[in-house]
Amino acid sequence: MISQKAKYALRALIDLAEASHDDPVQISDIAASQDIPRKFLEQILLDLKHQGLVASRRGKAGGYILLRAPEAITFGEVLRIIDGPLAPLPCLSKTAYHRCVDCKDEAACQIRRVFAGAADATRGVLDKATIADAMGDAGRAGAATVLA
Amino acid sequence: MISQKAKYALRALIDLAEASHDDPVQISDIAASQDIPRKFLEQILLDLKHQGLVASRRGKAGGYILLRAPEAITFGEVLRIIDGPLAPLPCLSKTAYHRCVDCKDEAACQIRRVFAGAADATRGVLDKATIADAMGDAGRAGAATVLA
DNA sequence: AAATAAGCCTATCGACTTAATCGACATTAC
DNA sequence: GTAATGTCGATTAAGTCGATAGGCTTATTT
Repeated sequence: MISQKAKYALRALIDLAEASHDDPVQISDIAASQDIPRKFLEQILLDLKHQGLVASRRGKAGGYILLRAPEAITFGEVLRIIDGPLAPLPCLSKTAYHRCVDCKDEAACQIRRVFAGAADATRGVLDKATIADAMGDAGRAGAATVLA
Repeated sequence: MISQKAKYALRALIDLAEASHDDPVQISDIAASQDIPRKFLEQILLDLKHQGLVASRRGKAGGYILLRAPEAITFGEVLRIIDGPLAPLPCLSKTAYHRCVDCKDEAACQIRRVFAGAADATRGVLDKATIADAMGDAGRAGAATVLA
């Protein structure tokens, strides 16, 4: 299960992607239209800013804009920022590898071999699906970036 | 990330599968050979028993046995018992569906469409991989039950 | 320059979950 | 009947999750 925070982050990014690119969108507007607690969204957008996905302007008429094309932001990237590694085991993460605390011999780990397949499958989907895929009206083909 | 408890459960089942099927294996033996806290393993095996994966005998010379062939116990089933639904969103679970709390229109949910692909991919792997796939020595072909 | 409107940032909260432990009880073998 | 074993509920300490609070900084407006 992905966290509520990750859902909020994705929805906020989709919201930003769908907004006119001319001027920044305010936190409160996103919060209102996506029904996200204002202060919580503040933290989320700050995270996304620190990771280079969005930029902000302060002061009156400030707000947020997307820093990249919606096609260039994947679900996988957002989930890693908010929820941490996608991998089912720490020793299978490409982006945040570390040994399982109780692991004696990684190469011989019986569980690891199976989960490696699961990790690849998940990454295959989430690192290909983008904010752009989630935009627009329901019926759109291409939305389901299936497994090839 | 799967829980420590789920890792223990899988390792315990593999241990049981690799033991001689003649007489029951004691909790303490599994705990020792797999390096799992004894009392914690007790709870885990009880869960697995309640779900019909293993059977137990009490009293002296008691212990646990597998109730099914290792080929007939999937990783997915074990994970669902210990960690709950595999699906990334509650509204995508086949075994424990329920609406997201804040969901207005499920069919139109932009996020859901993408995660549906991820859920299928994960299930595709974990509902095919079995305890038998994880048994035996490292090099074994077939261990990687890849995506087809 | 003061007032106001926005984002920035850190701390804190209560509820829940996780990993683990404890202790009393029930059952079986010998 | 005693020792060995599984059963089961309660408890704990630490961590996470979702959310809120409040002061700070920056920019605009008047």
